[in-house]
Amino acid sequence: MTNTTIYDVAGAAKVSLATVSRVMNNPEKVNPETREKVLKVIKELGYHPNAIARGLASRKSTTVGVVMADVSRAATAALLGGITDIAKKYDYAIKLFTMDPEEDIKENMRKIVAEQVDGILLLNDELELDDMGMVIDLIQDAQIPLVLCNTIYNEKDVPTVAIDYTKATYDITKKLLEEGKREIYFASTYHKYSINAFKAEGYKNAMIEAGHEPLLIKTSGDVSQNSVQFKEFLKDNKIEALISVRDSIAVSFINVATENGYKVPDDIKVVGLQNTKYALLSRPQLTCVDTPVYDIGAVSMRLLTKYMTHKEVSDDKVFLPYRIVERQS
Amino acid sequence: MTNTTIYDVAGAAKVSLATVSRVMNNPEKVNPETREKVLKVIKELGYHPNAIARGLASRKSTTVGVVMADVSRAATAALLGGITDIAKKYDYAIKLFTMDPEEDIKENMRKIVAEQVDGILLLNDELELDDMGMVIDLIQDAQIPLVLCNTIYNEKDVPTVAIDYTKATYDITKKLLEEGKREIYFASTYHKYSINAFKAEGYKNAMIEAGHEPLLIKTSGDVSQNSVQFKEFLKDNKIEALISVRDSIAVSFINVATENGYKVPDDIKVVGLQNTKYALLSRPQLTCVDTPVYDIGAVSMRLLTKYMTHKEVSDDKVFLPYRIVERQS
DNA sequence: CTGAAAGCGCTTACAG
DNA sequence: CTGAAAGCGCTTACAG
Repeated sequence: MTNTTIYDVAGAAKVSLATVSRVMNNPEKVNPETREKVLKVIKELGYHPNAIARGLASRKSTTVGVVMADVSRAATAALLGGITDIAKKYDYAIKLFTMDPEEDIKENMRKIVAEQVDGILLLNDELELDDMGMVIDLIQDAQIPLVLCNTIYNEKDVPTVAIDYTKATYDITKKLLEEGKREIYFASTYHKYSINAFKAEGYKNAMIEAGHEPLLIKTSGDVSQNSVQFKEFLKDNKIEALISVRDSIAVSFINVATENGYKVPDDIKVVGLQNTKYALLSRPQLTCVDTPVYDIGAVSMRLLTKYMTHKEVSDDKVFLPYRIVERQS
Repeated sequence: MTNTTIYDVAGAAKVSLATVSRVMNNPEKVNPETREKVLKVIKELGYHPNAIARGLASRKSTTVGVVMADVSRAATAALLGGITDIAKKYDYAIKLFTMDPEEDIKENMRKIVAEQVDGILLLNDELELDDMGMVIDLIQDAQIPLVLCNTIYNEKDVPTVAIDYTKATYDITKKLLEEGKREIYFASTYHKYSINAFKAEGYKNAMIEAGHEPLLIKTSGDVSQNSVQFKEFLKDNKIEALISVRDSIAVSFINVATENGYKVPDDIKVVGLQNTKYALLSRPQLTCVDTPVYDIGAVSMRLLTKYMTHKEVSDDKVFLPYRIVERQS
């Protein structure tokens, strides 16, 4: 029972292995009676074709590679939720690859290419621009279908599924400006994410358009670190609103502000750019731009299946809608 | 450049493909000069062996299957962090498999087995006991090394890496009892997780030992649902402490209690059993039993590599230490 | 230490 | 509609 092969099935069904293979891959080319007979044996023996052998012979692994910087971030996990759901639906397996910043990116990508995946979903938005370019080149040179998932790279023409983060952040900044706020700060992370650069751009555009100087803070994702920083920051600066790339950073700021005598939202309005569970558990609850991360994962995987099966694609850049969720902050 | 094969390398290095193969797999069996020559060509051509062909020929895929219920939960993501880090170190690729409750578990497992992974890490703690038994049987019948990762199943002898959740919860309950609390509730989820049953057991043991009736609440992980429930609950019940299987549920309870005039921790003490970022962002900050999820992932992967390479294993059940993190709740 | 050859378990033209 | 045979890109005894 450990290893039922196609030969076992062929023998038991008294047909050739070619016929068994056809029953599995091109059933319409097989006489219905023969087909039923073979299917019955397949079921009886609990036969499943060896995916590796099939992969070698057909040169299709029905596996997609998901390349990311860090699995453990909540946003990544949500993306993976959408990706795996759709992958399963289309019968693709998922191989996970991480890219550590210390390692040789080129070597790592070559290894990934050697894994013979049918397509790649690139979630890594922590790469420098030229590294990103190199990674994309390597994948495209190997002729592997590629979709950028929640990652934006404008230097090349690459299929992409994301949010128009620039516009989303522009909108929310504009809204705060219209409410009369002036000292609006934008909190980003020390660590570079390509997406955050686009968010910052939208913020800057709105501020400059309104004739104000953009006010940027960089901070850590670590709560104990950023709370110390925020405390210092509040001593020295006038601030009427804060927009944060991450909800958890926004919540940390709310806590520090409240503890230092500020009222949120009366003294300082605070907005997050994700809409995670943190937003609901914060007090006051966090107003957010909602970014549908699960959907980004699902749509990008669906787009990739189209490329892998050489289907016609009408639009290779998909920007999903977002909305503002008004809460109490 | 799309496809450099072992033949290309052999041709360029003027040796047979067997020698190239040996250079990659048993370099000590090759004359140093020949080896250098081949290695040089390999580098020049950017050759990486086709992982699929290698897998078929060697019957080792150097891939491990990670079987889980839901990728998007924070705890799962943290486990995956530990798993991928160690997998990378030992040069294993990761294939991700999810098990939806609606689908045929047996069929699904057969498919996973057909994927020819060298080992399986089972993270799914949402299965009923007998389904779990069947899954384990299928994997073991196929002779695939298996480690349960943050999942506990005592009906069979299976290698396991986890926390002794029963003891951890027993300890924290005892501590609350020693502080004079009597009406200590235990909040679990409607949804079944094998691990939560062990946590509940530890709680019950401590309560019964102290001569108190165990007080259990089941709730939803959804914030808007559990807050409604908690509000009702507080109207009708006397409560001095709450222990929650999930931090986010504990934080939600703190919010509802505070909004309804209770003081945490003076009126009601609250404890979480995970120690996630939620605990730090809550006000008051949440006291927790800290469960080192990343480490569980890492250690289970390391244990699995031992089984896959037929190394001696001194202990096939590893229960990692936990500690109590005192905060303000 | 090295090469020729068989084989891993499939798929896929090619005949018939 | 079905079977015999080549081939996918490797590994691994087996000779030498």
